[in-house]
Amino acid sequence: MRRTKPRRFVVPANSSARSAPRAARYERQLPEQRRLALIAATIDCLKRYGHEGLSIRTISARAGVSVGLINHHFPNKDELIAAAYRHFNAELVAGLKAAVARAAPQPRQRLRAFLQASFSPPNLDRDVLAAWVVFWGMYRHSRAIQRVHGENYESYVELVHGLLAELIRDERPRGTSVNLRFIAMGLSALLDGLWLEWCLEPANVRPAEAVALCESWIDNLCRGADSSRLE
Amino acid sequence: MRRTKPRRFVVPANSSARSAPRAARYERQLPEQRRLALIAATIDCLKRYGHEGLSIRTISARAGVSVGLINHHFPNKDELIAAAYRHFNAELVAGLKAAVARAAPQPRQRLRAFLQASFSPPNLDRDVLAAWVVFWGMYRHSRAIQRVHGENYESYVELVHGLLAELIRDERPRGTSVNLRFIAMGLSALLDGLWLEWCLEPANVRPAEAVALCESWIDNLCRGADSSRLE
DNA sequence: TGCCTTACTGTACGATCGTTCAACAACGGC
DNA sequence: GCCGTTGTTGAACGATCGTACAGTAAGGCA
Repeated sequence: MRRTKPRRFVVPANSSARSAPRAARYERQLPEQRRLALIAATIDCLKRYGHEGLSIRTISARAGVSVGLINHHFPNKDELIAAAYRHFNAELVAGLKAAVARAAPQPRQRLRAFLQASFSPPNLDRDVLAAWVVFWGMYRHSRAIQRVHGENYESYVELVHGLLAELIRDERPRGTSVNLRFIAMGLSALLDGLWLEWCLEPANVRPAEAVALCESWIDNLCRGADSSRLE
Repeated sequence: MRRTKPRRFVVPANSSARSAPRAARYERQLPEQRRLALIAATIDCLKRYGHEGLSIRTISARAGVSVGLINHHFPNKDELIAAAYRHFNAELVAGLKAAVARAAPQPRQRLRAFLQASFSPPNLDRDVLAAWVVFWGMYRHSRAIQRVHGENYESYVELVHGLLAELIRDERPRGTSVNLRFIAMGLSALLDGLWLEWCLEPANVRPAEAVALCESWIDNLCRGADSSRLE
């Protein structure tokens, strides 16, 4: 709601302050740069303080700007958070894709690189995973978060699908078939679950063990031990 | 901080109101009953409105009591939420154990009952899972939540361990061995991950498929297809 | 019946929330 | 040097937060 009361009288700057050569009080930035800085500050606050760090004042303080600036670059707080979620998602997928691209060309090596990247810094960070959980917690009740989730989760699923398809084409015995959708669903679920468990109690899950668990699971399914019930 | 201003003059009830036979304005409850009702209201608000439903006013309104009553039964909001988390956890484990107890005595049937209970109401409810995610989101920064998590997660892990141990004793070929800790970790991770995926996008995961995925995974490991790398 | 304990109410407080907007000022173009 | 554009500030708003506590009244007991 708009303010209705008149503003108080504003005392003008005195002449001495006006005549002295003043240092610049702030630096103007291009809108795109400032937006990125605000998004970075949002993610940083989320990692540090969890859900309670997502206040306009906390974020603007961390970004080193005034409280009013956020609403100059974003229509409201939800849109800022959604933008932060988009950035967060995009960075994750980009990092994983880069790790895969650096790996040897064999499907197995590429998949291993993907798994190892998933279970090593910067992804395997309690702060990062805490941020994920906060985003998930908003998913149900925030249209903006839902929209971004839909946009970016696609690309993650595609990545997992592609890696598994390569592997199956390479290693699967001729004449047998698997249900790729199920395997991909299971792998991403296993990944998420292990992530989550490590986040809640890091002592329970060692990263190398998590990778081994995932690989073992894929091995079993690819060898076709029993995927009939999954068709 | 304590209030310093004096309270306003309180108008006494007029004589007609005092002399008329008044209906009881509220019903006194035993502390334990009231505590349970407040905990139930807290969980209900959490399911309905997510993190934003966890305000004293929202909870007390749903419980049908005044704002002040919560602090009469709980020292502060965090302790109420921790108590709700404890109740939530306990109900989950109790429900799962009851489902297992109702099943046929064969380890395989008992495990299947456990899985099916995990992926059917009341556990497989988007609201329930949304509540979990909110609790997880608080884990990092709330001592009370950490404490309760430690208390109750134990019993969940023990349940999974026990069911798997039965199954392995029954079905595992003689002379082979598996690492129970790994299998239990993987199973609970797979469960959590599938839960989470169903919560975020129910269309992607059908409950029966989730159960089948878990069973297939256990089958493979129990058959000892390859658990050497997990030792 | 009157009394006492205590579950309970409801207002007030101070803090903090997201948002608004008049004023300020940095900086490119002239 | 001046001007116009616009990125930026910061105080103030109204709402809402968790908590405190003076006061009310329900219900058991003598």
